[in-house]
Amino acid sequence: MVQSVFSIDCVIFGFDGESIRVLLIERAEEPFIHDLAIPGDLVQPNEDLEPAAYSVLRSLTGLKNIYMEQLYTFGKVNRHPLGRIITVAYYALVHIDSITPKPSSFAKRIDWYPLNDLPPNLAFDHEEILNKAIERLRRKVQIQPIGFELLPSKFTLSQLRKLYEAILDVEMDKRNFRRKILKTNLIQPTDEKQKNVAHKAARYYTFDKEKYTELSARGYRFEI
Amino acid sequence: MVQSVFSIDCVIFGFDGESIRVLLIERAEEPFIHDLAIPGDLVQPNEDLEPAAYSVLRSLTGLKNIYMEQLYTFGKVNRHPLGRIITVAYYALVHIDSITPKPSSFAKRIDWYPLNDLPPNLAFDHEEILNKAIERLRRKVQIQPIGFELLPSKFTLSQLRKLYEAILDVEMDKRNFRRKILKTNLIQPTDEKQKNVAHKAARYYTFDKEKYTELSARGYRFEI
DNA sequence: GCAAAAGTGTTAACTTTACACCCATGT
DNA sequence: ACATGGGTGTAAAGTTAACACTTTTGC
Repeated sequence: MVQSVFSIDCVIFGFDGESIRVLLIERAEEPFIHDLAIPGDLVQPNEDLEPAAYSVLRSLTGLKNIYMEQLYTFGKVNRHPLGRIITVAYYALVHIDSITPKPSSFAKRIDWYPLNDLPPNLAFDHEEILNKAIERLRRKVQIQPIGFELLPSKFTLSQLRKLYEAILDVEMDKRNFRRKILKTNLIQPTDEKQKNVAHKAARYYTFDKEKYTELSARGYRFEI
Repeated sequence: MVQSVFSIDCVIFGFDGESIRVLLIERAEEPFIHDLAIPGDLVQPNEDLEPAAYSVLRSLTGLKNIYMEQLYTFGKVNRHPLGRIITVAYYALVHIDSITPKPSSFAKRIDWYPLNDLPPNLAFDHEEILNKAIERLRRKVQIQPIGFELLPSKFTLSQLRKLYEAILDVEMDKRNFRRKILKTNLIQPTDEKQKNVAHKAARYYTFDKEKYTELSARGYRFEI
């Protein structure tokens, strides 16, 4: 049988309240040693793709139960200098605050980089992968309520709006945004408000995931 | 190095004027001999993924210059009874009339099956692949003008409407559809009309691909 | 002359956009 | 008291949805 090697790579997005950021590692091995790269790993013959991606995620962030979705498969013959390695790329959305990224065997340093100021010269074809992931995030966030995966479970409507503004790179009207997002009934107010802020305290809201799942099954399509 | 085997599969869609159809082969080999399957092939170590998919397409349909896009990668450990074979699935849209599908080494019979009456018991996980392709086609057709890839280069507005109705499984108002699609300015009337039809002859239109490419580059987003 | 699909406008309902002021809180 | 961001309503413009009759053609 014709044999090849394959790997997974996982683009990890977070939101710092201002910008979308992506987690990149400094490679600890050749090839591209010391260059920045999207975290990834080879896949074992007895290992499914998704679990392999989750295990990379967990080793870097310690998190389980993370939103993750397959992005695209990159298979150019010469994309890897050591031979034919096809990579299945995933992207994940995490609450940036619940993570202290820890270096691991394959990652010397690991850090968040804002999308609007990305470092040049990523290893392999990782710039292409990253661009594809950004494009997908932009499209997806408009038709599925995945933005919440980037926020704490309780968030203010301003945080949510700023998240959309950061992803889509547009300005949104405060009142119109509020009306539109509340009209979905997927966002529930809590009794809590911000504390120790030098202005009127904003109310915290939560995303009603169960309601969305149910509506979704009945044909409802989220749109922002 | 850890080795695995790679294949591509290609879901080929056509439109017969009534229904969307998909091209399936009857397998000429074990495993799943005599079962229906999505056409595909193993990928050689020195072969890029897309060309591999195009070559399957060409061997079955004789066509080049076909709309094709990567769909998803299916990699469950046990999806193939003979060992670990990961498959990268593509989907293609063709003008059904310009094809006379010809059997080949791996395809005993080859035929079009309408989406609303698909055969059961496809080989491997091909039902899952096909379902994913249908879902993708449905979504994509609403945000990119790819429907034209399924029609002859000259088509009537009724043909176009019936195409959308078949893909989306909805009824559309003739007048509203006409107004909406013409407002994009991407559809140009020709001087030709239908001949030998037992009713008022409909005008033929063409899709202005260059205009779309140009508008697209300036940020225009098609929507139906 | 009949059957079949083409072609054509208007109105009401709804959605989107633009826009400005007062409120609560910490310093 | 001031600086900061929270919270709120309305009107105009634009979009979508619903709906019926006349025209052309082959038989």
